[in-house]
Amino acid sequence: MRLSKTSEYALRILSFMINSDMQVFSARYLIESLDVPDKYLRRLMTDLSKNGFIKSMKGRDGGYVFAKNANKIYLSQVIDAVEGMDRYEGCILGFGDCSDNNPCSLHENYAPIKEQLIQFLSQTTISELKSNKVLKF
Amino acid sequence: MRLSKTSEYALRILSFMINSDMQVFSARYLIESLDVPDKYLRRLMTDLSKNGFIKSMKGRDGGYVFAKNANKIYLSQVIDAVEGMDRYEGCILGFGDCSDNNPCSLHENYAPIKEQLIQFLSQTTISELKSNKVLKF
DNA sequence: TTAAATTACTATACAGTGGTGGTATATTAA
DNA sequence: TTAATATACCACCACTGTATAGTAATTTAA
Repeated sequence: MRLSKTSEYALRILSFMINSDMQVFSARYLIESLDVPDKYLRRLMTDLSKNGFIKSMKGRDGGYVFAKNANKIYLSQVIDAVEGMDRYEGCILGFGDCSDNNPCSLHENYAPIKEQLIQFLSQTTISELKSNKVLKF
Repeated sequence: MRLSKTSEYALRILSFMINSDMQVFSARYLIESLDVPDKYLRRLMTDLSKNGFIKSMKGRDGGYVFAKNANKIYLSQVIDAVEGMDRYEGCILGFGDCSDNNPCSLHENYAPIKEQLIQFLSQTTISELKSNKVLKF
C-alpha cells in the first residue's frame, strides 16, 4: 500500500523538519532539499498551516515553523488533513456496512491487519520519525 | 487501505461465483446480483478471462465460468492483473530505494505490517472466500 | 435461415489527484 | 519609502481510474 502523493509529501516535509536543527524553513529551502514540486509544496504548506500543524510567517525572513510540539502531531492527523483517513479505515472491498457481524468475504482475514495499520498511523507522532539512521525524507 | 474499484469488483465477482451453486454466469446475471456498472463489468470480465481466471462463452446461453480451480487463484494474482500489486509492495512513502538497509522514516514500523498484508493477499485463494457466514460480495 | 441472446471492441465522457503559471499580499532591511 | 524576499490565492492543465454508449461478432433455439 502506498499513501497519496500529497500525504507522502506532507510526511516527508514534516519528517525533514523534525530531523533538522533549523527552526524556520522557507518554501525555497524545502523545495531544494526535498523532491517536491514548487507550487505544489507551497499549496500544501498553506494547507498544513490551516490545519494547525505548522505556522507560516510572511515577508522577508519568513517561512514555516511547527505550530505545536511534533510529539503532538500524529501521522493519522496529517494524512486525514490532506487526503482523509477514510480509505485506510474502511472495508478493503469498499462495503459501507462491513463489520464483524456483517463481514465481507475478506473481512475476517483482513481486519487484524487493518487494525495494526490504524494503530501504527494513529499512535506514531512526527517526533518519533527523528532518527540518525534515516537518510531519506 | 482500500483496493481500487476495479480490484474490488474483480474480487467481488469471483467471490460471488465461488459462493454460488451455478456453473455459468451471464454478465446480465452478475450485474443484477452485484453492484457493478454494466459496461464496466463486461470489460472487466473480458480482462479476467484474458488473464486466465475465467473462460467466456459467446452466444446464446453463453456466459462465464472459472477457467481453473478457484483454489489455484490467489487474491494477489487477481489484483496484479487488474491494477498491479506494485502499490501494495512498495515503500509507503513511495521511495524506490527504500529497504531495511536504506529505510525511509516510516520503514521500520511499517515493514512488518506490509509483510502481513502481502502474505495475506498472496496466500489466500478465491476458494477460501467460500463461506456461509458471508452475505456480501 | 432467422431471430434472440450473448460476449467483444472502440471511442468517449467524467472526476479526482497531481502539477503549473500568474498575480496579489505581507514583511523587513536599507 | 522603497526594493527585496516571502507566503497566499486563483485559475488552469494533464493524467489516470471509473463509467457510459454504440456497434460488431458469435452462438443457438426455433
